[in-house]
Amino acid sequence: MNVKAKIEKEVRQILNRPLILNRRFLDDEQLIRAEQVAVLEEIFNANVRDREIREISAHFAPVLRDDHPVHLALWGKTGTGKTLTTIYFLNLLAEMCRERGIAMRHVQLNLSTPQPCFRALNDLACLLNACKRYRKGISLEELMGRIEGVLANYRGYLILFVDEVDNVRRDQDTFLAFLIRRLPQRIPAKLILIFASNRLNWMEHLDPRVQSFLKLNELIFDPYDAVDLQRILNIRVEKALRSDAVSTGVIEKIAALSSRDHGDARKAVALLARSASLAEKAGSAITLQTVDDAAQQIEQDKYTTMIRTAPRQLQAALAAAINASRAKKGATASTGEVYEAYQRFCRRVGLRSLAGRAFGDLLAELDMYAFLHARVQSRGRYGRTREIQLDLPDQLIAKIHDTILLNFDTAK
DNA sequence: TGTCCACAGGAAATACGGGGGT
DNA sequence: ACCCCCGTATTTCCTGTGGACA
Repeated sequence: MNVKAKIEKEVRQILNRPLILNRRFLDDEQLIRAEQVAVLEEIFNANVRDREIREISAHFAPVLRDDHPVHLALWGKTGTGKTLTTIYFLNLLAEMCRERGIAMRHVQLNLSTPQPCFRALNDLACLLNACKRYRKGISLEELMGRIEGVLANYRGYLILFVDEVDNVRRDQDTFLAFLIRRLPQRIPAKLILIFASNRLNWMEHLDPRVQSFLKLNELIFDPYDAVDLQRILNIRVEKALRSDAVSTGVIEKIAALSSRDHGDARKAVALLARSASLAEKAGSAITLQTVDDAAQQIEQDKYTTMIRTAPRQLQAALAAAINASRAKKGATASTGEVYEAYQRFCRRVGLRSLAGRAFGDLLAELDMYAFLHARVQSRGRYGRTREIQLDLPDQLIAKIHDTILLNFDTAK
């Protein structure tokens, strides 16, 4: 049988027993906003994030009475639903305001990646249709002016949701001082700011003058517990998978694993997705064993993706450690040996090798990320050195090694 | 008991690179 | 286009160290 026929057969087999009916519901990135909201609605209906929703509602209730609530800060780790809950609520609030004829606008400024004050302000200006996107050539002052300009005649509520505030680098104070002190004084709108952050102490190193000016309520999003996660997962299973795809106890297991490790809903759904695709490949339902396998795969993927995106020197150091450790057949290698392996590796792939001192720091870093163990050991007359030992499954080490080599090959 | 190995790891010097101002 | 400044990466230099060995 030739390759093409094999592939066709394989594909047909998978199509014949689709376990995953709607893959998109296993990956939030692929859902359009309306679908996200629909999923969310079901989650909230299942009483998940009930306390948070109630508190946000209480905070914003004055809007409907034409009062002016203070600002709001949301704390919580990633995947605890800060963003989605807020967006969902704001949409709802907008609707209620429309029904009552209250002027209300809301804008979400998403700072998902670290960026300077300029970019953040520029993004905000774009969202408000104040100007186009600039790379530079326009002063911060000018940008602020434009923003104030478009808002000059708007007298209703303006709710500004700044997601992941701590991503504003460098002159964070300038950015916040503008939002907190200057903007409210210069525009007639009733400005309400919502800050979301995953660092509890975010505000502590902030210009005290801005801090003292900032009056706000705080709301903490706790990590999801196992019960919440079960509800969330069940909704996904219903939407994405064939009804008999999941054996008993699987959802409970995924929820238990996830709540124990992180309480992050997105990661829990990712584990479900991985389990589903494994099961589909095997042509069976998702079993407890499948979940274990999927969890292990995800765990291993963490290592390979981390090393793939790591600086090249770090990759070279790890490759050297692997080579040296293989040469020693299981016994621990010393710093000097690994350093020699490292220099050989660098010569082979044409990378400038670092001095010994810097290389030592690389090893320390690899140790921190748990790619290897390096403990300082004195061998008496034979000096002091770190004993370097790889403590990952052989198969994973091989995978990491391949990844690094591939990285160096394709780079040229 | 003293010596000395083979590094660890701190401090200071220096190179690099990007951004901002003129 | 040019320079300056500053934060970061890397190098250079240095002192310290536990224990095997004589």
